[in-house]
Amino acid sequence: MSTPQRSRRAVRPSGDDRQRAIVDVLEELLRSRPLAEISVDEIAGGAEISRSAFYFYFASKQAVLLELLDRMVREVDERLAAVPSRVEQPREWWGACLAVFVDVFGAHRAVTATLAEARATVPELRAEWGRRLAGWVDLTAATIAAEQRRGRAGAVVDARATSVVLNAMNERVIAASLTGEEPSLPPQQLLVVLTDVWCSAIYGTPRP
Amino acid sequence: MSTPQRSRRAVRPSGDDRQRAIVDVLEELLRSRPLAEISVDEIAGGAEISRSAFYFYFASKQAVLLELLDRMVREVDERLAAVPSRVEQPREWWGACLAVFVDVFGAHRAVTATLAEARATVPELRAEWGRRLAGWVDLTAATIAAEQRRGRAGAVVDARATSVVLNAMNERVIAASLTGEEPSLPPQQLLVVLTDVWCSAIYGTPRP
DNA sequence: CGCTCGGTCGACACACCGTCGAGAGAGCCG
DNA sequence: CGGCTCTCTCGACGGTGTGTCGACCGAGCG
Repeated sequence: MSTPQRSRRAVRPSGDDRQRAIVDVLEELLRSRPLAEISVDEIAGGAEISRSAFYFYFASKQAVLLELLDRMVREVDERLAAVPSRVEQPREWWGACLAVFVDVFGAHRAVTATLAEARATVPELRAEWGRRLAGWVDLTAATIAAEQRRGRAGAVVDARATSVVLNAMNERVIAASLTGEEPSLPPQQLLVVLTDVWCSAIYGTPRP
Repeated sequence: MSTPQRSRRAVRPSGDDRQRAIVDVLEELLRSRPLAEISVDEIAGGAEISRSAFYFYFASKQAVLLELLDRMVREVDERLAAVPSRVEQPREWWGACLAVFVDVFGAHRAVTATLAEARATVPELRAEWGRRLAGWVDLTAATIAAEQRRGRAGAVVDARATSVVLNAMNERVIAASLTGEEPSLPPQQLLVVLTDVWCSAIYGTPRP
């Protein structure tokens, strides 16, 4: 809960490896069970250090999670930047962007799932995720607005509000699918359906 | 984690009140902080019994949550049944149904928020919620299919898949809005935007 | 040589959890 | 009325996990 200020900058050569090891071990452990069922003991054991040594690197296991989140988000942003900019086929373009989320979240399903669990208890996590999500929401809203100005998307809908809703939908749907919760979609169906809903919401007519 | 079989049926007069009190107290406490930060001590204290007395009624604080979830879900189902059946204005009808979710989840925002937190750690909760959600998903899918047969909705989209995605969206979006997370919609805007997205997805053309 | 300083460790105090066995009190039965 | 049962309550115990603290070790540097 407190501030995790000791590490990061102060860390020297071999310590850097340890820090990385801790983060890796946690992601590995999260593949098998939720954060609440993983003790600091186990993480430290996996990284081959003592429990108290763990606290030299991180203030808590939640702090490690923050690092894990950062890794994943950075990966998304990199791959998002690599999407060929603005093909003249909107559906393909949105699909390509959505594929990035499906792929990266899928590759880090442990982190994705833990996010929902820990968000409630870890303010820093909630804030950090909010910041990153806000970035994508802005991007989406800007693109929608551009499509509206171009006349391809109807001007009826509020670009920003729609963007918020669609991004939130992604998060939940992907997490549910990846963890195999009961009413959820098989991963291969995911991309198609998400693209359908996004395009409908953006280009479709909301008033039948 | 174990089976909560002792109470429910075995409980007699005054004990029933206590049980109710426990559930009420937890919902009240959840308004101020997440489940993980609430101890059994506090719940028991709030209900004016000792900690061990608590364990006579419930196997754990998670078990209480299950009761809380049940209450809320039942309320949704009741109000859903009261929605005037099938007006000939689809948008109004979907809006009325969505309003039920927004209202009831809003009235029990503590429970809604805790769901996401505890789902990861409490299998019973995940299962129970999944069952209830599946009910709504079925209902939605059936209605979409009916609209397709009637020719009002395009037959392009997979009714069931769309239904899963839309219902998942609701859950996340409403929770985010009610707990005031950073990128989220103000509650009063919620209903309109959700209705837009639902109607677009169901009646709109997903291929621009 | 001795000092600092990054890194490690064992031990401690604390909080919470779940359980157990020992009752208290109300109600029915003979 | 006296005893029995059955619901409900409590204090205490053992266990697990957490976060912190002070001592220590070894490498590099003046």
